[in-house]
Amino acid sequence: MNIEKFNHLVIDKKWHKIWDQKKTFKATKDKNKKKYYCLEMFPYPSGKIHMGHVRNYTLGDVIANYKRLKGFNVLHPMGWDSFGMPAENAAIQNNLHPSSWTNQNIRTMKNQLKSLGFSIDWEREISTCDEKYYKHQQRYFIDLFNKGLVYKKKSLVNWDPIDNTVLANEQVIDGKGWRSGADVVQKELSQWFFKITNFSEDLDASLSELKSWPEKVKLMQKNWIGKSTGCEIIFKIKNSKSENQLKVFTTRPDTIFGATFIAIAVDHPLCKEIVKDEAFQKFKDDCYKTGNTEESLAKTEKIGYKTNFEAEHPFIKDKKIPVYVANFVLMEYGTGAIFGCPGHDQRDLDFANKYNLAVIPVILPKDKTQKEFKVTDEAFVGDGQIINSDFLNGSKIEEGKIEVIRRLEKMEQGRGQTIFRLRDWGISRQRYWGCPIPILYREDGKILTVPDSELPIKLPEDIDLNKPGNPLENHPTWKFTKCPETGMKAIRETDTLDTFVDSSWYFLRFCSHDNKNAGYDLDDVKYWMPVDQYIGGVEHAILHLLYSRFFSRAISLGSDYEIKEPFQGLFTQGMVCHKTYKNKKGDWIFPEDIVLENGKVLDKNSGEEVFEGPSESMSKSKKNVIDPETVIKLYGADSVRWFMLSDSPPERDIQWSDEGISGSYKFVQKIWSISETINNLDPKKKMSDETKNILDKSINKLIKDVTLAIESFHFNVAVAKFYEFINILSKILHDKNEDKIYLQKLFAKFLTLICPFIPHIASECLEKINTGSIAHDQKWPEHDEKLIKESKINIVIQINGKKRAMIEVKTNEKEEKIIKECLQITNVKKFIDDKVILKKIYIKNKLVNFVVK
RNA sequence: GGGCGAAUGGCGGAACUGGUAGACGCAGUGGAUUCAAAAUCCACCGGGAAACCAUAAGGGUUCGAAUCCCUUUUCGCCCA
Repeated sequence: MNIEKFNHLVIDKKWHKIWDQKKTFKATKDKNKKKYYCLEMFPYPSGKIHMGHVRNYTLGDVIANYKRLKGFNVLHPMGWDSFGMPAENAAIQNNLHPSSWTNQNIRTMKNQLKSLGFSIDWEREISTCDEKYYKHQQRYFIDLFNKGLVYKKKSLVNWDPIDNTVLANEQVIDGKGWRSGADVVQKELSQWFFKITNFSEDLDASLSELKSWPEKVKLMQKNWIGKSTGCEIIFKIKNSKSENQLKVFTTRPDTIFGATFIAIAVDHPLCKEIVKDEAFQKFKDDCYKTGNTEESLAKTEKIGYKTNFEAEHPFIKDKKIPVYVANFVLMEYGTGAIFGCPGHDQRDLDFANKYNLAVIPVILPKDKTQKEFKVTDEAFVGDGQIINSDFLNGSKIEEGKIEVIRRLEKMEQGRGQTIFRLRDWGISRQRYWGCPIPILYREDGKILTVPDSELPIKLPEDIDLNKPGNPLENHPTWKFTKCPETGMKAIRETDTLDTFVDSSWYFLRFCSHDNKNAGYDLDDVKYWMPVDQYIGGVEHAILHLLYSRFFSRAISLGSDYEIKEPFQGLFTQGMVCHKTYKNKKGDWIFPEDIVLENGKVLDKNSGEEVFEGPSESMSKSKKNVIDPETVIKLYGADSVRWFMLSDSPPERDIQWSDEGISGSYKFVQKIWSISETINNLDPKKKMSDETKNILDKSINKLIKDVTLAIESFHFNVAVAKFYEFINILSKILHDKNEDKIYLQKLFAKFLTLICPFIPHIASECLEKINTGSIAHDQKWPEHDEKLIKESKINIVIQINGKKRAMIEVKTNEKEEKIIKECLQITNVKKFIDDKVILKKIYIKNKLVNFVVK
């Protein structure tokens, strides 16, 4: 029998057309049906899709398809995060308007995504650079402004003094401007901020409710928000001219009696009194050299500068504490001042040892006596009992904290306080390709929001991006306008919004994509939200997710339906990696330019030898990329999808390899050939009940295993189970067992199960088996536990925990009978022999373990 | 510097709450088919002749540890 190959070039297209015509993936609100909102992070339209996209959307598509087959009303939309800097760069390089460049890319990428057969409702497609989208965003800005969640303040930006322009962090390379090469300086600009810190407490506390988020991501968010509970202590300062008090924040008020120094930040107001001091100036310069990020501080040596100031201990009369300026204290965090307790903080101890400051232990470890406990090089940070601390002696740490705060509050020398590391969100960007901020500066100095009737504030089309500076600022007419109320002259805000704002509510827009009156409709959102499963890269674990959690809260604040947590389930997938290649000169070489000759790796173009490097995440700069479009054309959408799901677990990185993709291709072809074989069987022939039992058991196990694997995101395990089933089925077919009707029914179940993974071939095969049947309209099969049960089972026999033999018995066989049988086995007898059996351990249907001596 | 996580054949990885380690795939070896090759099909595929030994290294808990605990090493991610 000669079976024609599965022709993906024809079949893939055929099904795309059918799905389009039948609107298979259209999502319609239907309150009688249970909804499921499956969303993958929408792409930036950079030109072409890359393997990362393919993996991301394939993972999401498995879930969306699976839930649809399970009977859910699935919303699986797609859109474009289409504002952003690359469009401006491309515009300069190619002399193409950002909007043309962007929309061209969207068209290309949409076609590429469609070629993979994703179950997306394209009718809901949105693009953030579309005024129909950003009009609502401008409204939300105004809404937040009216709610008092927007404000303006001076803030530092990266400034390129040659191009006279503001640079984004990624445009600063080794401290120099990416285009001009000039040394980048920090410049103060007045900019807009969202008061995300108003929500710090809620954003932190609500993390615990996100049951289906990876712990890792929640922890990252928690650390980013950085909640610390403690107290503020006011120290009275001697020898100071202007300031007579110093506010210190601590999370360990219980160690106040161990305080032997105070350290303040170099830019603390108190330092203004000593600026003339030359030694201090030198110290300050040293501090600036090391930088002031948390990371650089952690790495550099802790140094200090002793001032003449002295602080009074709040509880010990006449005790004076020296005040140092230290490089490890940051003005931005807390009050910019700390007290040092060297006994119970490693950093403080290092500092104290360096400057010969006293160490007073105030917490005694449980297993030590006061006499033997000493702190020399290692601070004690564990739990214990408070000592050397007057009224706190004998208390536990937590009791001590409460008591100190109580007394400080009574004395009006402090108060309990919670501080956060989270800063407000700076949203001003001095660029063209972003959402205009709907603000007017009237000539009388008043700042006001644009009235709703004038929205959207559109970007001007005629723009000169080659001129340095902010293009909107430079535009000859755009910013000049009039106050709609008074007719006074006014100037538009020329900053645009951070693109993170665009992506902070797009998941709401999908619910009401065509609503002209509002960004989203309450009724739609009540039905579809929250996103049941959100899938994307871990690189967005902090900012995008945190901003979205904030923005949903902020815009829905005070409405009938507050949206607190937009993403109920979150999954972060790993990256796609590939080997790297370099020639002698160190230039990167594309994998497609590599040939193997006489055991050597050569550059196909130059003939030079090429050296294989480690596998790394695919990136254009290292040229270790594989273009999805090429492999889709060559192997078909299903093979590419299958490869993305095979082998590696979704949360881990996956290695792209030629062998891997051709292996997937072979598997797809094998399904085709099995399907054709079954369809060509003689309908009159029947197979034995024994064979049927094997197949019934296999398919039921497959249903159970695949369902569980999908639910738990172990797609690679599901893939392995499919292989197992196909191996069994193909062996049975190979042995000439024939029963057309039975096998077709069985195989149809298999096709439904595999449809979420490789929908084109599943659809085609199912249609051929059962004319007119659409794979996506099937019901997810349920397994029959009775059919899975084995009648006989292997029991492992261990002696002292080591496997020594194995016997086959009936399932649920009686313990006594098994043990009796065990003792007959030679190898078991050999080990027990002259020894005494101390204990028999029997685990039902699993093992027997004899403990002997 | 701190936080979090990981380590299983030549490779990617399986192993439910501690209970037959290495499922499944890739690579490899042998064979069938073929003039030959590709494709396909069949068999083998951690080490060891075997007893047994093996889940980064060492220790512990347990009748029993890849799985739990401690120490060490290496790698990854985040703070960036």
